[in-house]
Amino acid sequence: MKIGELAKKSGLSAHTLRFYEKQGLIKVNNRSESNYRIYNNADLDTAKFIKRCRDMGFSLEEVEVFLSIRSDRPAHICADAKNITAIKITEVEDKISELQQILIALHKLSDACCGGNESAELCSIIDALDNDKEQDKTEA
Amino acid sequence: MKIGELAKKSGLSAHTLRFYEKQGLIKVNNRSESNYRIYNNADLDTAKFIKRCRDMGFSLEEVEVFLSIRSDRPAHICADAKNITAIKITEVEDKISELQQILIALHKLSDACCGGNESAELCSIIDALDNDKEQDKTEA
DNA sequence: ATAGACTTTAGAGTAGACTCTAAGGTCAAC
DNA sequence: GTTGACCTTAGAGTCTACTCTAAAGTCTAT
Ligand SMILES: [Zn+2]
Ligand SMILES: [Zn+2]
Ligand SMILES: [Zn+2]
Ligand SMILES: [Zn+2]
Repeated sequence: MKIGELAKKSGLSAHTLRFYEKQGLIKVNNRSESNYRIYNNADLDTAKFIKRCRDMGFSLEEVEVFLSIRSDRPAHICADAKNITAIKITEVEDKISELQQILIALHKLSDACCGGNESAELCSIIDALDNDKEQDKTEA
Repeated sequence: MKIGELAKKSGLSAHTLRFYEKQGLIKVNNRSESNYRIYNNADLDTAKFIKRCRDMGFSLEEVEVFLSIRSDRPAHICADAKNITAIKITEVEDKISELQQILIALHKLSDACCGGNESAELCSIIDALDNDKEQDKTEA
């Protein structure tokens, strides 16, 4: 199949597939007489593999490691794969915590403000962003 | 005070302060004879204001809006501030949901893998990334 | 044979928010 | 009077992962 078909079947764009190739994630073994990239089902599996990794939040660098494990499993150990996953879990958990802290702060900010058409002269959002003093009052 | 002191007191680097100035977020009114930027306490408050906005996840573009509300409150209404905040809340909530989905998938991936020093020939992480089939089995 | 869809390449552009560089000027202290 | 910390500028570089462009060649169907 040509790149357009691979794109459709893998869910990656042709641009992205060429980009991954340039990055060394995908190798293309076959070219047509007219120099078109020709892919087989194994290439489709690889493309899908990469997409699944990306969808789970792995960086291209991490995907590369997974690909190398996949391409020669006996040369790797389970710990190789699990460590990357564990690190990613920590990263995602940390990011979630950070966002939850932010969310709490945003709600606090939002809840105190009337959000109406009145002048912002007394707006508690601006007040809260403007200084460190506790001011847990809500606009009248 | 000069930029180094403002940096220390605001928690932003001198580079960042100059960058914000170039972006139009900060105006510097005073220069010393030797052309050094001279800041006052109002400038410090503005720098802190920006930092607080950034810490709450607002983009520089959003910070600009907050700054303009702050600089002329009567010309704005509470809704101006609250809308930005509400949108940000939605964004953060969406991002958290997305990360939680990813986290669940990562745990599923991780839990099935022994993570040991054995060959990755049967590694369930690679298996799971490699195809769509359900395979909720754990490595022996 | 001609339109329209597809493919090729190298390389530039995008996003957001910094971060750093080079080459020079200024200032306080010893 | 010199060291060393600080300041100035324009502009380039960083990061990640694409995304797009231009100009050319190829394929399929009518
Ligand atoms: Zn109000
Ligand atoms: Zn308000
Ligand atoms: Zn195992
Ligand atoms: Zn395993």
